[in-house]
Amino acid sequence: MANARRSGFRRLGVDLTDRSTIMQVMTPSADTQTRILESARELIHARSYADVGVTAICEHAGVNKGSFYHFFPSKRDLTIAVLDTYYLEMKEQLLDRAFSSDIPPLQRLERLAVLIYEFQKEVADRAGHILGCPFGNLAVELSTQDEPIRRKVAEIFARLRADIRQTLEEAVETGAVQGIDVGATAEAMLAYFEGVMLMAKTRNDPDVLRQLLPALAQIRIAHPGD
Amino acid sequence: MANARRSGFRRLGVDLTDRSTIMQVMTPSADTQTRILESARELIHARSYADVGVTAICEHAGVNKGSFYHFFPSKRDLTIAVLDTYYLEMKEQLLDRAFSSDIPPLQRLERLAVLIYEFQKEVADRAGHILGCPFGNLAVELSTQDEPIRRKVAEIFARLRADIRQTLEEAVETGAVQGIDVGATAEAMLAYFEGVMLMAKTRNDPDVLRQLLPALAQIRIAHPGD
DNA sequence: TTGATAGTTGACCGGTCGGTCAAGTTATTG
DNA sequence: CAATAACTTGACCGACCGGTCAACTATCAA
Repeated sequence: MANARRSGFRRLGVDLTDRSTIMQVMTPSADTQTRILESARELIHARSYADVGVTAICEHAGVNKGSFYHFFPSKRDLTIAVLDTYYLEMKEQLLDRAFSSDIPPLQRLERLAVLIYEFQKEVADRAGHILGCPFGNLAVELSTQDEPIRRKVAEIFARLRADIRQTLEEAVETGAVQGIDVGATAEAMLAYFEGVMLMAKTRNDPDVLRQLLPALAQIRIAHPGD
Repeated sequence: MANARRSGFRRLGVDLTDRSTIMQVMTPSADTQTRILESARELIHARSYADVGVTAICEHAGVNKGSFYHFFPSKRDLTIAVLDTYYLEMKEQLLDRAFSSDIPPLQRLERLAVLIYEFQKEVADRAGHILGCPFGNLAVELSTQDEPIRRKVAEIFARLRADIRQTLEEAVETGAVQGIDVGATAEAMLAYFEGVMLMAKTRNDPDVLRQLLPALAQIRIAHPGD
């Protein structure tokens, strides 16, 4: 997104002369931009890329179509920006919480499983449907059609894999596991996670997550030299 | 598909009076119907449900739009029929081959992994892209939008799970594994399979399959009483 | 041969798609 | 204050969407 724009204030229905309520980050335009982003985030996750038109995104954001194309050159570019916001949220809400060093590495993976379950359950209660993983959803729908979006998801998957891998490396250091290919195991765990989300979405049943997600921490791929 | 139609012959550029070339199954209309089905199968797997229009399916099948709606009440119904043909092909080409009893149960799962790799690799070479699992693709794209299609995929997944489960039960009987929840383990294996396909599609790299699929046979979910 | 049925044809429908644009308003800068 | 840049507005574009339809042809049984 490269948020080069700054300066300016943002009204939130409060007295602008009260300096304490000033939020420096968002200009009025960034506000519109943000509303478009959040609208798209919500709608695309709940439905699909193809099913959500630019018009619908604008209506839901309370913005005119012209404004949309003032901030985003295309629906594709918007989607790539949306993917970044998805990752940011996942990082803050799930990864950082699960992977803090207060418990042993493998237990952190189990905690991640619990957090994901709770998160998906909550979203499902709101949306009336299990929505699955926003990355996996877009990857499946668009990988064969839109190369930049495919690459973006692949990039995010690589980051997630790196996070899991680091946790696995700690597990190896502490002796909790041995003889595993940490890279391949991290990838396998990510794949398993995506598959479980897919199954839960298809069955539209959060219990699938409760039943299957804990096994995430038990997946192992042996070191090539074995 | 409930092929209630019969009778009539089919010309293949051969003399109709030659009784030996008669194919009783396909009427001229069933031929059109089949062409539509195969066209849709190909295009939807290679692209996506939303990206492939009825017009494109008809053009690729060499059929007029009116004929399409003579045989299928809607694009959705066509897709549900397509899902059945996908399953049939998977059953014949992969499941039946992998699960024959000439080798121990767990080895059959490993053989399935190899067959899937080879199949996907071949499709990818033709299409220029890893296309992933046709069931997973449609489930992810449409589960929140189209309930009948979601149910159809869920039904097929249930069949696949039952096939895997049966193999696992044999493995339990022969003592190759013990203390596992066969139902949950079968579901987990299916989920892992779907996840691996998703990753391979996203990375557009068949090596992902070679690296991750073999671990399918090692997934275990412990029996609830443990 | 006749009447019915099955299948085919392609023009046509209203609606939506992603995207454009010229004109207008608002905010910022010097 | 004037000039300029940032942003907003909504009408508009051609293309395509899933689906309909009335007219036509081929096939079939009696």
